[in-house]
Amino acid sequence: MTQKPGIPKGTRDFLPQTMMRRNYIFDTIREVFQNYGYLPIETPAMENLKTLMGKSGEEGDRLLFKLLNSGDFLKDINKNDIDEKRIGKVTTSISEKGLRYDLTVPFARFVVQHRNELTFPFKRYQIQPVWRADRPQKGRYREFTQCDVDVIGSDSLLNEVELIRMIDDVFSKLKIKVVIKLNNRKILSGISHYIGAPEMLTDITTAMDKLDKIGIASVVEELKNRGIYTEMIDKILPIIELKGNNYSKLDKLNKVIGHTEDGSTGIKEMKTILDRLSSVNIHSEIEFDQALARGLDYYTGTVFEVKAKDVAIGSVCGGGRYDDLTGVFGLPNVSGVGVSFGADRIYDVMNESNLFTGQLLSSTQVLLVNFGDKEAGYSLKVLEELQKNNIKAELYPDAAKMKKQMKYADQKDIRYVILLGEEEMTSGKLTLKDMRTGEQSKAGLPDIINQLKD
RNA sequence: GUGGAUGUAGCUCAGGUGGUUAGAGCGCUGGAUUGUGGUUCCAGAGGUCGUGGGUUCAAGUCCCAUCUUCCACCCCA
Repeated sequence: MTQKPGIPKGTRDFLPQTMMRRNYIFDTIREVFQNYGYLPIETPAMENLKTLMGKSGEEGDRLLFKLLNSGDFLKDINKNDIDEKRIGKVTTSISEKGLRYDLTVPFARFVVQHRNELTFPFKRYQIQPVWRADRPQKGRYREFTQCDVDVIGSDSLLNEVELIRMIDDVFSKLKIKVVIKLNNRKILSGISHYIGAPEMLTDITTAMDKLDKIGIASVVEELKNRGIYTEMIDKILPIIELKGNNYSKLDKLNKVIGHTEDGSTGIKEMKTILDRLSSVNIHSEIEFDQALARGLDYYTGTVFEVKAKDVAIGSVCGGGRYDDLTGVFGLPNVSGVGVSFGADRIYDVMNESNLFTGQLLSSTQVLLVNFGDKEAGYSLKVLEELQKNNIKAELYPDAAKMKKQMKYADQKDIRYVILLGEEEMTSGKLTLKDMRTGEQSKAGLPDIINQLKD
């Protein structure tokens, strides 16, 4: 009885060609991170559920993958809890570990746990997979890789500016056109105070955020459904419909919510960031968007969201400032800010926009054809010499038909083939064939090495 | 988590109203060309029709369930 091969919903295998391209993305991002002085760390795929729960909002908790305890996991279970279907209680007694949902929460845990070994402000980057029990769609996977950069232990807005410059750098290098959207949670808080319903902050922002998608009438409808009074909605509407460039939007907004404490500091912070950005060279479009909310509960200041302009796929990068994520782990008053690049979506965008170019295909430069036992022995020495000179080379392992070996080189997109048969062994001159032009010539090994090095 | 579509060869897809041995293109294997790929010609292999039930003399086709992928919502990278 054989079984059909398969993998869990929302997960994927990556074939060599895809990996070459993914690695190109990772290399580009890593290079930028290091260029700005960030250092790598890694944390385990699984964390204690206590660490993960309650950090990213209710939605986040629902999307957590939980791991069944090892051994007799039914040991501590309460029968009544099962009978009465208290899912939460049963879950906590049979599962104490889960797969991480993002890299920010594990990072906060990491910082507190290693605070005495770190130098602050601590700048780190982390490129690892995360897991979410979401329903998969295009650009939405259950296992995907995030590339996080964060700086923790500094509340300077220069960090925000630096992150925006890095975002701009990464997407410029990858040739993806993006718009970088910015907002500040304090502005949103100011708005909710201004209309007199601070506790409705989340409801207001999620409704506002939909303006582009569903239009103004539906937003009003949604606000009503969420229990916001008509007179409040009348106050919000002008804010939602604010138009103009970044500064004029902020000025108009300041007239309305500038008297609130949060609103005023939020607007000041936003202006400072825009001022600083104007003195550096940024290629991407920067847009202050008063409706940008972002669901992650721990954000308290600036929030970022980056969208690809040519492909509709959700955000390719997002993040924000969190003032007290380390507090729950026992290290209060440490502010951090960071963003996360979604490698998988970046791949999808590049793929759809045909931004991957040929040189990413093959790694091997030259293939040695295997003519048989005697010749393979000689070829092995040639192979060693080529590799010693940093020429990526491989010897075909079997003395298969030459046609088959040539075809192998062709399909792996290997540029050169060396023919080394009896004739070449006696003369010491190897036959080098250029698969692209079809031309072939005879030369000694040192000459060939020189030619391949260029 | 809610609603809606989808699934036939490795890939992309044909297969009116149920009816014999389920097809094509590409790919794959072999040969024409015993030391030459990519082009051409010839031949061949490969499918429990996603899976499990049911209706029927008969199911790729109808019904139910389930899984996958995709779309919208939700949320987000």
